[in-house]
Amino acid sequence: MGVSGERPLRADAQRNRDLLLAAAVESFSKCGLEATLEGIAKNAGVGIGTLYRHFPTREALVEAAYRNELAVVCDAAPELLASMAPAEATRAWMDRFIDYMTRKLGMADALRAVIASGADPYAQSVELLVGAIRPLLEASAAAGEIRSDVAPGDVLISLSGVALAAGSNREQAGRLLDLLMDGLRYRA
Amino acid sequence: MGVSGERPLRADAQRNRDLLLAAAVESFSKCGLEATLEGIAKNAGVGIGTLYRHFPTREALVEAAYRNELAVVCDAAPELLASMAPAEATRAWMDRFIDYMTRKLGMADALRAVIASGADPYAQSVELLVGAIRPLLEASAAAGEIRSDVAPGDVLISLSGVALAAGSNREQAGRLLDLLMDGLRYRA
DNA sequence: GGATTAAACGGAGGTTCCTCCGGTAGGTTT
DNA sequence: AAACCTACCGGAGGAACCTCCGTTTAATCC
Repeated sequence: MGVSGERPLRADAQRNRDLLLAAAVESFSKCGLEATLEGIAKNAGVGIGTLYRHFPTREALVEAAYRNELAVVCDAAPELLASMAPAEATRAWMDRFIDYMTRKLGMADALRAVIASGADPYAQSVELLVGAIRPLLEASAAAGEIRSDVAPGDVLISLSGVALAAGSNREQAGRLLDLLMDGLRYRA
Repeated sequence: MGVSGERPLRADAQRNRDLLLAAAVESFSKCGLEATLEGIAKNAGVGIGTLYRHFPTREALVEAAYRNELAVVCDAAPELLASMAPAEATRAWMDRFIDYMTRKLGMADALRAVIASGADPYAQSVELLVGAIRPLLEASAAAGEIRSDVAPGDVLISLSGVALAAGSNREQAGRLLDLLMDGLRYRA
């Protein structure tokens, strides 16, 4: 997952960055989100200062660590669209997203921070997600199943709100998603 | 603001509790939510251990500190209901709630924790809020303006989700509230 | 290939968090 | 009113956070 933007990182910086991400994924999946940053740095064999230089906040690290898996969720959108009615696909994708968010505890918190600070350079995930949501909404609107005046970004925020507010109560999250879909259907 | 439940606190415990709340309100409104707990304890003239015994988490302290103001928001519900159409009153109350949550930054975080852990003994605020929301929903449903199958608790969770997800972006929060109301109106 | 420079490294240290337990002071009973 | 006992108090201490800056090292230029 090399860096592509700007100027290439210095060799040692790139190496340490990769080591840190590997250690972070390892630690997060073993200890949950409360893995200590100092432990991650030690596992990666670098100093704590190096960790903070690459990932200024805990959220930035979590976001980067899970970006791969997030991409998987996003990739599911076109597949769902191809296999069922647009609004149905949209609802199904929301379920996947929430499942993902609740499984990766801590990701919800990370996303909130990331999404909240709009122009955050670390928020590549946001573009990824909006890119997945937009086609779902457009197809549903084109089919006349939902309205067309709701921005993908607002839907994303709503989804993160559902994930944050419902926590691990999956049933409640389901009801909130139904409510959200009904809001989208209103005056279609 | 004395304690009413269970067994009366011992005199010194009650005194310290009140001192802590006063110091907390003072600190939160001066320094924002990141006031240090140790500072609050010092201002109250008690040890940090005493603070943690009364309020095991930062959220519990924030929740207790703002419970009064929260009650004001809840009290507005009947007034709104008396002065406009039920659904309109509901929407207006949501605005007030969000205003409150965004003004008291940190309260949103607290509420999430409080709401999430349903049977939390510190969550008197939840009952307060549900008690404010239920009449709004019932009146709106009776008037045929919204559906009648949505639980007040789910609406409360949704509201906290909006507050959490939208952060200080008040315009976005407004759009999300509109979306929520439309979900409630769907198939009224 | 050696000198130069800008970038990255690493960890010491100051801060806050939260727990734990010996000491203490209300409340109660006789 | 004296003794008892339970609940409360307080702060020391260990863990984690995050910053700051002297040192090291990769890249570049002669």
